[in-house]
Amino acid sequence: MQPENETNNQQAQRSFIEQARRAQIIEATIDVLAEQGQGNASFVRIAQHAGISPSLISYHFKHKEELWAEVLASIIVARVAYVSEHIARATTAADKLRAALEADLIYMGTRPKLFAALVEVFFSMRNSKGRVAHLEDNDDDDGDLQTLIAIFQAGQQSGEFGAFDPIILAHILAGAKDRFLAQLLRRPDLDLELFTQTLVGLALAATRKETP
Amino acid sequence: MQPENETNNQQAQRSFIEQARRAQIIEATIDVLAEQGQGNASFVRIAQHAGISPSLISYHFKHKEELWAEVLASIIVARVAYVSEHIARATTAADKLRAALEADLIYMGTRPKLFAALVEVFFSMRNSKGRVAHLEDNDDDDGDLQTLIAIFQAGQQSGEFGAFDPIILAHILAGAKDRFLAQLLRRPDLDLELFTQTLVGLALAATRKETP
Amino acid sequence: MQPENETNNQQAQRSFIEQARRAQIIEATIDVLAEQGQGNASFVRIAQHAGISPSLISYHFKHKEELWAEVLASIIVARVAYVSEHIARATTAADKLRAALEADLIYMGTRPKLFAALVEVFFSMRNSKGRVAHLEDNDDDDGDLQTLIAIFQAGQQSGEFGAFDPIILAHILAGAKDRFLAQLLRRPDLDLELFTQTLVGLALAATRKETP
Amino acid sequence: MQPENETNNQQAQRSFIEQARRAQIIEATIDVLAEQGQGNASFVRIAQHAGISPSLISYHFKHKEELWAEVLASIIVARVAYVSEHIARATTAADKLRAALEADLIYMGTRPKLFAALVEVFFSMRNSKGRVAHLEDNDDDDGDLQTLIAIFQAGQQSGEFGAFDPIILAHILAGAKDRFLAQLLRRPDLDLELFTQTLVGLALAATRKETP
DNA sequence: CATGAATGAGAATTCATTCAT
DNA sequence: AATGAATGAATTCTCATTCAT
Repeated sequence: MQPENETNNQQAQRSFIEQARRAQIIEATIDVLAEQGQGNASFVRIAQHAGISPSLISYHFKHKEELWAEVLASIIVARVAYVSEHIARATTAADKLRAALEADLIYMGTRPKLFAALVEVFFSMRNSKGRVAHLEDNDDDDGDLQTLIAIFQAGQQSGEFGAFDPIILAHILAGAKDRFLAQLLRRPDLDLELFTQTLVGLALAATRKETP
Repeated sequence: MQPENETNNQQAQRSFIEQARRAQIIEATIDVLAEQGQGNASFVRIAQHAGISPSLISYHFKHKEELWAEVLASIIVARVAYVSEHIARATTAADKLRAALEADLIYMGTRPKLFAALVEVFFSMRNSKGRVAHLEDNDDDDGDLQTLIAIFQAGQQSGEFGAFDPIILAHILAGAKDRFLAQLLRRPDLDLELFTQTLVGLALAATRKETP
Repeated sequence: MQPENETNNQQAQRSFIEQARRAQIIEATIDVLAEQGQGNASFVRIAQHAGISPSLISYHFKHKEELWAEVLASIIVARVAYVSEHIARATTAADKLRAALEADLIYMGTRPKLFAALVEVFFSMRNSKGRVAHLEDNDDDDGDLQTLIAIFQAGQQSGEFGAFDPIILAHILAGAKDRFLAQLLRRPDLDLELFTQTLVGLALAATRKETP
Repeated sequence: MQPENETNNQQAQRSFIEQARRAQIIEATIDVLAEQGQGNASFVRIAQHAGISPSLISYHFKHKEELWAEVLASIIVARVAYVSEHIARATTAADKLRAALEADLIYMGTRPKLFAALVEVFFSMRNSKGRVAHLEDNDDDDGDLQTLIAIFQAGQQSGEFGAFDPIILAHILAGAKDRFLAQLLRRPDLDLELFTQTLVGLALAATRKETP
């Protein structure tokens, strides 16, 4: 009776109307998460926001976890797509690095709902043992981190970047970025542009080849 | 009758046994938060972990919020105390900066339970509007951030540091630090020492007066 | 999703099955109130009596107060309707007075469950200050009293009744009536008919124009 | 360890301090009942009001029911004593009747706390089967009623009163009285004196020997 | 005599989820 | 495809009561 919700199914198997409903529900979930926090993001609340019945959510998503996993995925996919496109347009490693930071900050910084929802769902996706479910075994959780690491490694291999630990610098930049975005949610008056340029400057300085 | 739980009461009014119980409950709460996440940190779970009856928690803490506020406070107080002490021992601004970063990373990095619980409780202390209740109106939520900003400003006034935006750099460093600590929870193999030295190096470079 | 329980909604919006359930729950509540008292009228008890799950009560009634308000309303409405109809059939003020007393005593006196429940719920609908919540500011709480007062005033204006304080006499008659009904709960052997005629006689005597 | 609380014990067996404590607790209970209603009259609330520990209440009263029975008794005993004394001073049946009504209305009408508590405890004293516990098997509950009936019967036997059903008239008068007292709690502006004289007049008229 | 500590029972209410329609 | 009805599990919290001190 329920549609096949297995995540490994081809999406093409879903009917048009089902795809639309899922998207609608995901969007409503994001709104509720951003506005009311994960503690208040019950099916009833989400359904009210979407103007549908709560049982319809269960109908389209087998478990609550599935819904949240898809919310997470939908946000991350869009984020990564946006950033990737900008990176692809750049040629040098330094330009790619700048593009990665700028694109992400402008994308997420101007979509506070997305970032808020991301944070909310991230901190409530626990499996039965209490650990973050979706991200247990792989690094894909942080496309962000991986993207930066890839740029660093490429830049180092091509000789454009100097010597530094790519993983650690990636953590530093990604952490700085996310923390600022989080702060921006509560203090919209913070200067996103200035922060971006400062962070880019710092990143370029840290990756630059020492020229004695 | 329940004991007086007013937060503005002198703590001395609490009996020895009550203090011990409260401490025990707070510790059990931290464990459960770190191991099972805030979504699973019910009174029943916490009580089981502590080997007591759930109603005993209600007996000592008027509301769940009171318990969580005390958990948050107990962690933050210890963290700030540890870091402050190390900062106080340093003399120059650069040394203070190094001390702040090193002390915090070593303290929290070696106490993953504390950091995990901190994050968990932080994200579930929401008021009706979904914002963190306890910290609504002030910046004290992030003693961390304020500490760094103070060091920067002092260093700039004394002429030891160069020109940069203290707030933005503080965000960068604090963000990097917290992100790495969070990552460390899932990947205990990450190199805390290397990260610390890298971050310190980067911080010193960013604050150093340009000497052409 | 829970059904719309707003009291100002059109009742027609409720589905047939919902109306039936609400009625069933209200009836079960009346039974439990009458048999076990308000102190024992928990959702579990009521649900057991109705053969349903306790959460179904919460599903149909948002709060306990809503349930009790509807119990109260359902009893009062039926009581007033019955009495009003009988009053309307009478023409003179004296006949209306007789009708009011007789109708109410026969209606409530032969429905001890209703009267018992009425009393129970009445004494447990207290707001935070301990006063009956629903009826705080108006006199409508006692349709009973108002009905009598209206009859008295009409009779006095038309010159059919003599001079007396309508409010005080209304209190006397209503009080006598209710006290006897209450006593009847515990002593079903009391003579309802005799009491009714005695009270009517006394009422007529007290309202009659003195004819020296 | 606990004192003998058996109700059939001679009161003389209780130590002075115990008697004092019991009185203090009963008084506090009356206050809480009158001010907050029986639904809020928990041991904690009562103890707070009395400035003692809740467990002390359990220490002096074996069960909650015992406390409430004593509250009820203490109020009723005082009420009956006051009224009886006034009745005793009167000589004729008519005077006794007047004294009974006047004394009770003035005593209870000027002690709203007592009457409120009386009503509250009366409606929450249920035994396991839900019936009023203390009053199950006897008529002593209503000293009030019995007093009036006794006066009526004496007056009829002496030929001073006419023919009427003593029980029914007693119900009428007692009911009127109690209802007015109850109303007085919410509307202190009601005219107690006028009501008293009206009720007395009505009572005298109803008991008077018909003189054709 | 008095209390603080502790508990188990029970309270209303919310929640994700199922299922017949 | 969608929903209303229904439920059992789980939640925080209050309560009367016990007991060692």
